[in-house]
Amino acid sequence: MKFPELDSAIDLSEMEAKCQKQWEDTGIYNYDENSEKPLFSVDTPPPYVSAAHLHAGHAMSYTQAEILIRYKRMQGFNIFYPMGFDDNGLPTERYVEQKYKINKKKTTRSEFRELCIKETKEGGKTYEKLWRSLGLSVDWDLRYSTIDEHSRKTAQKSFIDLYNKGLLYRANEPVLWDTHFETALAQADCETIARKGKMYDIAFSDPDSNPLVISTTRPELIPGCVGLFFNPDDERYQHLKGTKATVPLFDLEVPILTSEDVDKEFGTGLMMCCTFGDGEDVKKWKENKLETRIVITPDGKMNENAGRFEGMQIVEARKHIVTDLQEQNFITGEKNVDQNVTVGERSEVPVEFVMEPQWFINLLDHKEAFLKRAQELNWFPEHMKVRLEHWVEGLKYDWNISRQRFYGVPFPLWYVEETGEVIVADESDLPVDPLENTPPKWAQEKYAGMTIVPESDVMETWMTSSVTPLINSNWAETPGRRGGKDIYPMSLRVQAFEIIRTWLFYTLAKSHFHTDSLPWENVMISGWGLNEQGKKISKRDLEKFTDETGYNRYDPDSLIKKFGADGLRYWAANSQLGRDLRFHERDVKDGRKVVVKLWNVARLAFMYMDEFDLQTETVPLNERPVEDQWLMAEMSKLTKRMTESFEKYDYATAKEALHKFFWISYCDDYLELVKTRFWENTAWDEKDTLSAKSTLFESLRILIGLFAPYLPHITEEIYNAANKFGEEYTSLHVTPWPEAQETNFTREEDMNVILKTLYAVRKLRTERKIGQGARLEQLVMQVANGDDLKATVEKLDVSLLGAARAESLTFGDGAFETGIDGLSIDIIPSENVS
RNA sequence: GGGCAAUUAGCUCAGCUGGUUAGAGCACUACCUCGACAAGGUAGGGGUCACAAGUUCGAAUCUUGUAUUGCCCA
Repeated sequence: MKFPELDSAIDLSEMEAKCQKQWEDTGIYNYDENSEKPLFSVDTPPPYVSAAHLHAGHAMSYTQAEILIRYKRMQGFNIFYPMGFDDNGLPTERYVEQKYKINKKKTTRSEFRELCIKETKEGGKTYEKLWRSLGLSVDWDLRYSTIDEHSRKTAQKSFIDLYNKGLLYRANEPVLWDTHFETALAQADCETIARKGKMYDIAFSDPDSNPLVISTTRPELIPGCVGLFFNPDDERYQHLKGTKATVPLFDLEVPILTSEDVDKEFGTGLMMCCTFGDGEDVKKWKENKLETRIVITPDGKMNENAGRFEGMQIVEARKHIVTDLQEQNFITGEKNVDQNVTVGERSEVPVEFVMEPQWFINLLDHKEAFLKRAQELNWFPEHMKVRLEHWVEGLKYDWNISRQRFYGVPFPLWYVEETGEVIVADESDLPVDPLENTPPKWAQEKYAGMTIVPESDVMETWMTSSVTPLINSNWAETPGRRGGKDIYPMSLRVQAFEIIRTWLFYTLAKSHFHTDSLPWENVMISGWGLNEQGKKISKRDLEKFTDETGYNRYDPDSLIKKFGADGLRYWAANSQLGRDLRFHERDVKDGRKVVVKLWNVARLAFMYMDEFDLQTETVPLNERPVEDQWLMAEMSKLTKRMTESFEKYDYATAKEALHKFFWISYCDDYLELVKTRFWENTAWDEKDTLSAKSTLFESLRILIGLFAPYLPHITEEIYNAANKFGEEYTSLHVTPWPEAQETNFTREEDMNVILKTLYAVRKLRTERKIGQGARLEQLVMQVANGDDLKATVEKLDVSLLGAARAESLTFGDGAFETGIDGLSIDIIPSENVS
């Protein structure tokens, strides 16, 4: 086999593009339905495509998962690796509204939806291009988008299945509401933020006109007050039980009741209940069947129940009400407080409660089952499990899936106006849009003459995202899709930790309901990419730091152009599973350094191997010099360690071990030691040279195999340049993962003498300003400790001469300690060098 | 206020089933263009492992407490 001479300069962009084209042309990443291999299927996050917002943090987490997938592919698994795009829901709508300066109230639903679809198609292209250039081994044939026909069908089938199983209900209940986007929210769509607020003490009055002071941060809700509460154990207020209080300014009479939930220590121990200030109000309202006096409209204004404050924005009304209360001396105190406010995740506006008929999925009755599912799932890292457990334990509301938006998957529903009956679409008709499609025939016949009204709300986006494993496994049985029931439950879910309460939880719940199983066997949770200040890299970083040439250090495209995809991937593997990683551009540079080094290692190896006949010239391992046997033993140990780490999804520890071996043991030690075997006039003989060729051949082949998951491009390039090492595979990436050989290497002591001598010689060279490459006249060894060591040195003389690059080895006085007990050395340079 | 995680060199991170002198890269210093590699090599300086107590022959590692940071939930 003839090895070519490699160029010292390598154009990484060109090389990477070439590899990507090769992978595409040969289809090595395609899922094979007819394969006999065991299956490994992956459910990765479909990113929002509503705006190009992918940054180094995304590149990091997707790469971490993909490194693992490459490992699994080499382990002989038939890989099912689709890519989805989420082009559904609020972010898209908001983006389109802003981009086209559209008021959704002044456009039609279908026009608006067209724009959304147009934008998401554009975004999808950009993303696909990026993922390809990063070298993600996705089967692009399996792509899906959350608004495509198959996904809509799956989401609607999910709805119908839940409906048929009695897990859905429609209720006119107070729901979490975003007054900015004018839509209902689920608990998971909310966030709490800390802010400074004012707490007011406001005097109500009891039947005898004595003041009853309550404390509240929301005086504007007073017109919506429907009751006062005190703790049943509170001695101070026992006499008020069952009487009525008068609300200031509005002269309303409200009942005074008790509740265990009232904290006696808080304020005066009296609390008002309004419809609705928060979840607690909702609870008391329900339990005590209180009146309903809504004061806030869906767009965040006061309504007619607020009297002269009608039409004011909430914050404005608060000011005016406070002023009025003050003027009439109803305010007995006020203080600044730190408050935690629940806001819409996207609007950042405090959530209100609004009563509209909405569809709910019953979650609260299934908490125990969800917790059990959480236990059944294998978590990597393990400690992420408690995040889900705590979320499930803290659930307060059923899952409201109705959204009053334009763009999303429609409910497959119509209502009979006269009777209130619900008409559910036939499964065979899915996907349907009730605004455009007619109800099933049977319904038209049954309700002939009555008014049939379509449901105009859409389902919230998680309703679709939560069935990605079912989309992938074609649960809805869409004809022509690849991937079927056999890939379900999927092998692995990959995602970041902040969507455990949403994507992970909802998917778990859906699979529990639909298939009475887990959606996947394992879940791998990644951390965030942080900017230099330690904050999550944001869209703002992406916008703010772009220079005049269009370069932005957080932008994956920019980074790939500057450092190569392999360089960026190598950086991504820096962070341990589940941990955040602080981004510094200079660290990405490190990745490129490894790529270049690997290339140069190949150059060196090719040069020395030159012509090598694998069949006739390979020297059996046990007949090779100790260095070669040591190297192969070390490689086996490394392979074993890496395999063990990968089996725990620990790509980072595997990389650490590989990196250390490569740089120190392989390059600094072995390659330096082996060089002299290819030089003229050394003590090595021809068999030693063939041993070196054999070892270079075997070790380089293993090395690029071990690097392949991290650096798919450069390793493929070397594999191809080496004529695939005589193998018959289409690509390095479909070759088997290197297998750790059982070695019986016992000459660690001998090898230690060689290495310690090498290190000592280097130090002496530096100390005496002798170039590391310069030939030495003599290597002088002083053995102070017995005959055994001397015998070892004599036995290893050829190796030691090679290590020192010296002409001869003598025993004499050497003052420089090697670190081996009793062995010290000196070096004598050639005359023409010193 | 509760939960989870983190705190190791100037910076980014390893090491954590307790065991030589705590490692790597970047940055810094000196030397080297030598027959893979200057997008480099060799050598070197730099650490009270957040703090305190405890367990132990021995603690970065185990226990408890404190402080700080991040995330989640009240």
